Amino acid sequence: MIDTKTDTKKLILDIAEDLLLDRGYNGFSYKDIAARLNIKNASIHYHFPAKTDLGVAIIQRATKRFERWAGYIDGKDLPYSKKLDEFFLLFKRFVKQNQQICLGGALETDFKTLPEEMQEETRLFISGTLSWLENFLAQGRKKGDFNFPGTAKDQALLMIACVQGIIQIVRVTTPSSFDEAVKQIKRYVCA
Amino acid sequence: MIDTKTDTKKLILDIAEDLLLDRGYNGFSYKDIAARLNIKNASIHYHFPAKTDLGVAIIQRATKRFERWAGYIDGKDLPYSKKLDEFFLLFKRFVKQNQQICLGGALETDFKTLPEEMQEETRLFISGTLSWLENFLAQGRKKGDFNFPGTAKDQALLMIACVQGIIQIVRVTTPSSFDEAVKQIKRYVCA
DNA sequence: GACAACCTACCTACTAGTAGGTATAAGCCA
DNA sequence: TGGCTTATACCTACTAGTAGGTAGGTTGTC
Repeated sequence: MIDTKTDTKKLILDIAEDLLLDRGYNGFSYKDIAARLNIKNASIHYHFPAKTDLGVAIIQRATKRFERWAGYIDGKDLPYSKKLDEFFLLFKRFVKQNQQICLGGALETDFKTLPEEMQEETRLFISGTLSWLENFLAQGRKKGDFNFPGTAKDQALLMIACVQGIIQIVRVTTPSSFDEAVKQIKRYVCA
Repeated sequence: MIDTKTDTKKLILDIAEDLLLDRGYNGFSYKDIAARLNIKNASIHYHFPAKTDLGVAIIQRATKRFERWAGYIDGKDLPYSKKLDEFFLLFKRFVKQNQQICLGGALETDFKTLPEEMQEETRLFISGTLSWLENFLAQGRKKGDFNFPGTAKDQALLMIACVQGIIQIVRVTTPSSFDEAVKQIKRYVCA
């Protein structure tokens, strides 16, 4: 009954994503994944012929996951400030999860060393997140739940940059830095 | 007259820092440095026996450089808003310079793969920058040039996170994103 | 002649990736 | 129902290339 193929493939993807957010794309190898799964190096190549294939799969899965989340949040009947909290929670989860960083930050840092296909998927992932946030902020302001100057696009850029940055800084300060930075930005944006 | 030793050593440091901000700590090797300098791999080891030594030297130099810059800015007779512009310019220089990222961001992303000595130097570098900015913001507010809610520490965290994050995001959007995010944060902090 | 600053020539460990073999289980069919 | 085929999911054993690093020799200058 259990689809073994899909099972291992999903496990590889899970572990690779974990390693990517922990150590960066150049900071892990097929050997690391194989060791955690108790299978051999070469078996990973059966599921993902090249590391590029694995990298692309990770980003594509994350993109779909975010789209699902965004659809769910958009459809929920909640004040925008609460929805924004849900957005921040998405990132706080990384901090709690062994002080990982977010996918965007990891990929952008390694960007120049990434194969072309991964660079393109990274662009799609980021532009998707950014345009959702821009729309979300514009709607929240229209409804009167948010209050910020300038364009929603500029505000979206600022906020993504902030959470992405603080999630990294946490590694050299303390997890509470995340809450402090988020608290500060909410002072500005929430009406 | 020219101190050849110091000269090559400085060049190695310059190139290594450039590569670090471009590709991350795990994204370059002694071979890359040697190739750019037209010397052999092993010669780098003469100046920096281990890659860790090189990494530590890069961070220590950057720390001193920032301290010099901070001292210079602190002593200057300028409105705080202008001094803040100088601070942002420090980061904009990275964007202009082939879309590099800042040292803190590069090191934090690779943090878990770094040797202990480099982790410690990274902590010192970040805490130095953070505490300078906190002090700077507190003084600017006292003088009436800045106007922000909450503690100067929270505001400093937010601002560092923002510039560090946006400098990375620029790689997958466009350099103008940097100006937009900075413009937005200045709307909040400048009185 | 001592020392700085390089060199050649090597080492071990690891990288991504390939070739080809094997156990197992499901699909098919006379 | 037993036997054959095929595909899946692994395996062992290898490749070429790169990583960081070392030993010891050469050259040039004070």
